[in-house]
Amino acid sequence: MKDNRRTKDMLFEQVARIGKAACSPKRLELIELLCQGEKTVDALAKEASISVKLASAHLGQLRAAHLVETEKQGKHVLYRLANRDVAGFWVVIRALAEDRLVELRLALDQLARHPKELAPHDRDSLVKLARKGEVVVLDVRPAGEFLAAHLPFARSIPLDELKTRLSELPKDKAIVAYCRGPYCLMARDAVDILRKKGFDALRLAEGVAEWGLSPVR
Amino acid sequence: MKDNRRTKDMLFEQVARIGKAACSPKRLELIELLCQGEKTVDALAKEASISVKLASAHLGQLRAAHLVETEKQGKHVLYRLANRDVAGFWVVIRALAEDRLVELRLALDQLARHPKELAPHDRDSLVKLARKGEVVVLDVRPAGEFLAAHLPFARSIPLDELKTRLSELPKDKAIVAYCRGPYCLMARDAVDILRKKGFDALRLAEGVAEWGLSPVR
DNA sequence: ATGATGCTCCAACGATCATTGGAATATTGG
DNA sequence: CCAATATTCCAATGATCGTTGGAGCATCAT
Repeated sequence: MKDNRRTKDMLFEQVARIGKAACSPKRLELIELLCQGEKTVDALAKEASISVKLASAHLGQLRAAHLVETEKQGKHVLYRLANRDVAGFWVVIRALAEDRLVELRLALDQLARHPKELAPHDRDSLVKLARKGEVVVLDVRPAGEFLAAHLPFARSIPLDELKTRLSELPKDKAIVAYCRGPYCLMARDAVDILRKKGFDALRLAEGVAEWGLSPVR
Repeated sequence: MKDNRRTKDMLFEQVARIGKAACSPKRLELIELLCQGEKTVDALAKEASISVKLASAHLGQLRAAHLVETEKQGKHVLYRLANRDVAGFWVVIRALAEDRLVELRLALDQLARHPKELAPHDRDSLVKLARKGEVVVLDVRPAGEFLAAHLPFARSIPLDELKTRLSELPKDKAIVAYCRGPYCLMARDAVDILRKKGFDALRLAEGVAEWGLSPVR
């Protein structure tokens, strides 16, 4: 009967393994990056601004928690989320954090207000507009992530190519830029650039993680 | 532009506060207990088999993450979940853990198989049966938790009173026992007892956390 | 008041964790 | 085979965390 204690402890300990994976900011950032599609270790390291060794260590822990999988491909090791549910978990924990932590809500509000205007909050209505050609949906993430998954009718211009490819965009239509999600600031920067050049640009607050497209192969 | 790094770090750090709250087995257990309704510190400590001081420390951290609220009531301090979403988070992280961690799945399978038979996996069909009086739904949690929230048509007999109150139960109907959830072993023990006495007892794998009844006041 | 109860704060210990440097391994291209 | 690249392994560092003991504070019963 008091063997129950040990069993219970074991059960909660197992769940805590997932919690432990989610208790480091860097690991969370890696998860968000992997929501965009599979990536190599040093791509991840570069995007998260950490050393390759540290990234490898963090990724190792995520793998130990079975949240990510690896596949060796030549010289590289590709990491990807083990499961679409992992992306779902990231969305849930982020939503809870935004709900509970005032600091976070304030920071996000400020980010949203800075480049003025938010965008249509809902994916489907945006796609509908894009289908009719009434808006241009612009994916400003790196080309590889666009390739792995993107919104229907979206056009890809990675942020760092944006300035040199402005001629591809129309000035008479609204342009809705999106990136990885609200914690990724690329769409915000893109809107800044476009506005300065006279485009009618908006930012979509959501990102790829939100509408589990098909980030995993 | 490289001020983005600092902003991003800050955003992920905030979310990690929630992760940190969820990275200790004991804190997770406290969350599950609080899914059952508000409780005092030493009730929580007793049920989680830890010292009052340790419970207080853990609860303090949960409060710092704004996942729980406190209310002083005379000599006691009542803790409760800040929000129904916190219970939802517990369900999600548990589901992810069960999905990803083989060890956990095996342990749960074994628990379910031990007292043989699982029960109707779905709440609504069970309630329908209970309404028609075809089964007896038995809540074996402590009386206070029953009072805070319970399934419609459920009857309350706390586990430690079960043996002395067997006469209240019919032998000609199926009895479905439930408790806090799959990590709480009270329903399993109750089924063991009932079976030995010749009752037709089943165990409902789900618990109160799953169907966010109204655990918060 | 006095003592008892319920809880929290503070300080300390050991355990665990993030991070870094150095070496080791595996693969590719010459 | 050698050099270069990509990644992991191992050991060592300092930081953080869980846990416990002791003291402090509020509340209640007497």
